[in-house]
Amino acid sequence: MRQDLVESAARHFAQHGLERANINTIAVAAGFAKGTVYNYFSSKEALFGEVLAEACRRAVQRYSRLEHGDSVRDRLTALVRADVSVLRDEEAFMKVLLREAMSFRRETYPIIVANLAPFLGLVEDILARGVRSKEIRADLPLSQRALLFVGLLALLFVQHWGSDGEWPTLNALPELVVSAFLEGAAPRGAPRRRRAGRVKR
Amino acid sequence: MRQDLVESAARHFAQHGLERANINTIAVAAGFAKGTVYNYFSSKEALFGEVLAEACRRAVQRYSRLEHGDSVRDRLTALVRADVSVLRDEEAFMKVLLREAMSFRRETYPIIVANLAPFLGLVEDILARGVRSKEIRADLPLSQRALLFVGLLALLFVQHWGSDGEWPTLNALPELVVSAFLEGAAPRGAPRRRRAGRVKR
Amino acid sequence: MRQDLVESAARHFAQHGLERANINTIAVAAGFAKGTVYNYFSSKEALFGEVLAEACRRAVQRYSRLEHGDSVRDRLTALVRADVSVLRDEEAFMKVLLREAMSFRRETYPIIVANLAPFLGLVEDILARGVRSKEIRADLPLSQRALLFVGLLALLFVQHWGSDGEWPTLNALPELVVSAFLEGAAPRGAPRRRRAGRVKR
Amino acid sequence: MRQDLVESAARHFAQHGLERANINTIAVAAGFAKGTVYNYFSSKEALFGEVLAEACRRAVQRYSRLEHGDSVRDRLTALVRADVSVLRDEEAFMKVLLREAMSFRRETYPIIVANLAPFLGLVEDILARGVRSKEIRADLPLSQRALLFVGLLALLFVQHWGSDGEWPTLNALPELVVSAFLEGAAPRGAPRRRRAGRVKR
DNA sequence: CATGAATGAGAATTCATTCAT
DNA sequence: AATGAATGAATTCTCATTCAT
Repeated sequence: MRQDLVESAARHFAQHGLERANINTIAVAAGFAKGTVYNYFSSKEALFGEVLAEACRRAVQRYSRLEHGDSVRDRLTALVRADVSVLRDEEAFMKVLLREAMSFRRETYPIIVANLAPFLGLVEDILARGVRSKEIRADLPLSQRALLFVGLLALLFVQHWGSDGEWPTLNALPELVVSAFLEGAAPRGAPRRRRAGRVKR
Repeated sequence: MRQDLVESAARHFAQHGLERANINTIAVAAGFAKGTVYNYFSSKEALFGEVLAEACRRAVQRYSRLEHGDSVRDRLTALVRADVSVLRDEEAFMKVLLREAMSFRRETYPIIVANLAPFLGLVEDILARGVRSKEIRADLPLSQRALLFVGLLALLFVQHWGSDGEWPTLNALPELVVSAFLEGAAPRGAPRRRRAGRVKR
Repeated sequence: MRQDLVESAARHFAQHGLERANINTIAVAAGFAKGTVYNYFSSKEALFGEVLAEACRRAVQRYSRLEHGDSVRDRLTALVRADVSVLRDEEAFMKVLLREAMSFRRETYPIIVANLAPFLGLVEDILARGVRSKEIRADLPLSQRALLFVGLLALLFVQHWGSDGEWPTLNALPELVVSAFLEGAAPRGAPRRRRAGRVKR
Repeated sequence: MRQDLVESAARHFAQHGLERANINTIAVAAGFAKGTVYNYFSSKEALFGEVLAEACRRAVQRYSRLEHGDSVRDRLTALVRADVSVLRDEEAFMKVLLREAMSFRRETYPIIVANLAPFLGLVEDILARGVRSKEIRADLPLSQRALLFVGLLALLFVQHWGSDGEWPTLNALPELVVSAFLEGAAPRGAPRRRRAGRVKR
């Protein structure tokens, strides 16, 4: 029951967002009447929070089953693959989560940060190992590098939806994210120019 | 008058988003009564569209004044610096623009794409030059590379706001974006692992 | 509930017409809050349509119980008496119906025509019988004669209201309508002038 | 100027009615700006009243030019023909007038009655002459007979508009009205049944 | 537990009217 | 006289939330 409502809400929120969402529709789609929602959740916002929390839970849970490869590249790729698989199974939840994460609302941002902390921690661990094995540069705090990685991942998910799956495809996504994150756009071995530094207004 | 309304609307939309925004508040903040808004804009959505269009206009316009450096790195950095300067001056407009761009709503996505096309084109041009000068790898279509760059930029702006300006700071942003985009996280000269390739389905 | 709202709406529409009517007033008069109206009717216009339909229903239904006399005059008189009795019981509904019928608005005219078709059919039947028994002249299509009769009836109802019941009184109405319709103003046996006929164009 | 506004208002009111009418549209159609209307009329209702008064004036004025025939039938027919010709020339004004007359609103009914009194008086005069010449029965006060005539006329105008000019046509209208008014539906010389008088319920 | 009728705060929108220019 | 920008009262409609059954 409760679970059905959360699932239904996720689908609906993914499609319409928090403001436009309609409690009655969510309830009916779950096979209940409007009033029933309020037996389980104190308000629309509370229900949304629940969906968000569940989304985080499902996202994080998948990573515990991760088989570890050797290199940082392998680990990160595995991580994204896991993420993509969550995405396939829980598209509604993930859409809600990403949209909300990207909007940085005061009401929900802390929830998201708190819930995604384990995931970010996982990325940080991998990167830390990478620093030790010289696979990752140490010129940026790991927490920031991790944010960059997760942000890039989120960005490409959003772009995937925004382009109706045209680019990037889910299959190409893991390689793409990891490559963009690790190697960037410059060719290997290209000379690194130091900036001149004259910052003009 | 009209301009005052658009400015006020930008500030308000930046804070509350389209749905939560209140026409009366916008009008009063601009020193008018709510009815006046409808002398200039046919609806709340139309006003939002106007704000969006204006945001795009202001963003793009700043790049035309850009003095070009030599290398791709210099050019991209200059671009981001220009962007940051727009951001400082037009924070409200840019927030509206970025939030909306990141939410990929059917109603406004085409507007944004159309209006940002010149900017994306600019990035593509710079990257194309980079490919010729071997500063940029050619393993991805330029339009996609350009999207990656712009997305990364947007991502860091959003993160800047989301962290209340803590990280990244606007000053650090240009170097950060360009570095992350060009070089990624791996050290120069690191060996590139080929993927195993059996990604199925 | 629904019925109470329709009754209240009828009274209100009868007094103020569709445009001037106020949903809140209707709801409160029925003992509800304005929101409740929208649980039953999708809009003010829909509610008006419902009142109209109900008015037609009540008007037509009364005629089915009619005992038939012999002559056309008796039948028509019985018909009008039935009509008058509906009018007494359902004054509000009938006012709405008649006012709307007389204003011929594109939005509601078809509804009215459709709903009153049975009544007009009834009149046509009586007239057809009258033509066979030589009580009715055949110089006009029956559908048009029927319209004349119904129109005359409506006209006198409206005049009744317009004069605050002064003339015609409801008691006098049946005789008056039937007499005006059947015999007109000229004395029996008056010579009928043929028209000159050169009405051109 | 003032006259242009009244004409424009007539056209607009005829199409949309008092409530739905829009002052701005009326003004612009007359070649003025919104505000100008208020230099001439104190309110929308006042403008409507002016249109109504003008309609009455135009309707009545035409009858003064009437050439008189001999019989009541001829006179009435001439009257209706005059009316039809007003109608052709001043359709907008007449529509406003009739619609309003048929709705019996407290605000405007007295105006209409007062303004149409001369016309009704004219009809009464003709009928009085008819009573003397035995062309008209005397079983009804002349004022009421006159109302019946005018009502019938109005009714058929409305039906003309309501049926999009299909029936009755304006050409057929004079004969039709006069015939229906004078002779009714029964054949000449038909026996007149006395009513039994048992008015039931 | 589930229901769904009732609620009423809240928001967008309209437009007659005013009035400074 | 003419204008049209500004106004704000008024109205419709939405929908989260309550609560008696």
